[in-house]
Amino acid sequence: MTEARKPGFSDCNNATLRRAARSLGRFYDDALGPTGLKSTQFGLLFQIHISDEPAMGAIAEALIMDLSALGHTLKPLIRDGYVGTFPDKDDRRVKRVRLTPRGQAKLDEALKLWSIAQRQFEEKLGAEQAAKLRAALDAVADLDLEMPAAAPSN
Amino acid sequence: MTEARKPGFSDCNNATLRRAARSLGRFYDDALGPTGLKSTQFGLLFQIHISDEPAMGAIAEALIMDLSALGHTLKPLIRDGYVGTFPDKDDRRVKRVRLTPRGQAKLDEALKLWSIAQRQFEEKLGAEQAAKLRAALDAVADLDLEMPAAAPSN
DNA sequence: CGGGAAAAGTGGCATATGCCACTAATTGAA
DNA sequence: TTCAATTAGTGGCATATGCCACTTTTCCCG
Repeated sequence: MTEARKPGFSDCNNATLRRAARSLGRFYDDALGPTGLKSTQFGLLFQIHISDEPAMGAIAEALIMDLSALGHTLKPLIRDGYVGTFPDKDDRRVKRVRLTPRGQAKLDEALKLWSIAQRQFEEKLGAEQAAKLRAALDAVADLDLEMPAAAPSN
Repeated sequence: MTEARKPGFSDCNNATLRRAARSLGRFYDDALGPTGLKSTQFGLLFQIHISDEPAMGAIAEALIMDLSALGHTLKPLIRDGYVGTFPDKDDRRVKRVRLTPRGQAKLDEALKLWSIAQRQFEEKLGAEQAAKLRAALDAVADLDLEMPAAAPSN
C-alpha cells in the first residue's frame, strides 16, 4: 500500500508547489508551535521587522499577497498586541505597520525556534539544494505571469 | 520604488515557498477562472480522477494534506455535484470518493484551460527548469521532516 | 478650481488548511 | 467473546488568502 503517486501523476507546477508548501508548512508550524505563532505569522512579523514601518501595500507587494488578505492576516497579530498601525503623515490613505515591543520580543523568541527548523531542513535537503530551491522559487514568484487576456480590451 | 526585497531578506525556505505558491496559485486560478474552479479544486478533482475511487485517507496522503482539511475542501465540490462519496464495501469506516459525470465533464473542461496555463508557465520559466523545480519540490514534500521531539515519549 | 480617475484600505463572502475532540468501525489480544 | 487500542472520518474553531464592492483620499487634467 501507500503507493501514493503513480507515474505521470501530477505534472501541474501549481499542484506540486502547493503540496510541498503544505508539507513544509507543517514542519515549520510544528517548530514554531511553542511560540503560538504560525509560520505564516512569523514570516509576516519578520517582513515587518526588516522593513521600516512599511505601508500595508508595501508588505503585500513584498510578500506577493492580496492587500485585503494581508489585512485579514494582520488582525490576529494586532489583536494579540504584536503589531500596531498608524496613519502615514503625508497620505491619510496609507496605513503603516510596525512591531510593538511585545511583537519584537515574540519575533526574537520565534527566531530561535525558526533557526533550528531551518537548520534541520537544510541538513536533510542540503544547504546548497535549499539555496537553489529558494532561488528557483523566487524566480517563479517574480515571473511576469499574465493571462494572455484573450479578449482585446475592447 | 518597488524595491520589495533587500539583500539577506528572507532565507526562510517556508516563506519563500509560500510566496511562490501565492504567486503561481493566482496565475493558475486566473486561468481556470472561466470554469469556476479554483486551482486547488482542479488539483483535487484530478487526483480523484487518476485514482480508483480512492478512500479519503488515500487522497489526503497523496496530497499530503490533513484528512479533515480534505473533508472540508471536498464539501463545495460535493455540493456542486462534481464528486460523490460512498462507503467502502468491506470497511464501513472508509468513505470512497469518485467523480460524477458532471465532475468528469468539468474536469475535462478545466484540463483544457489548465494545459494552456501550464504551457505558458513553462514557456516563461523553461520546461526543463520547471521539471527540475517540480522534482525538487517533490523531494522536499517527501522529505522525512520530523521535529526532534525533544521530550522522550515518557 | 472642479470633477473624474487612481490609489489604499476595509468588510463581506467563500475556499483552503490545520488541530483537536469525538464517534463509529475494526482489529487484536487476553 | 470482550474490551482496549487503532483507524477513518466528522465538526467546530481559527488562521490564510482571494475577489469584489465600497469609502476615503489623492492626483491630475481641462
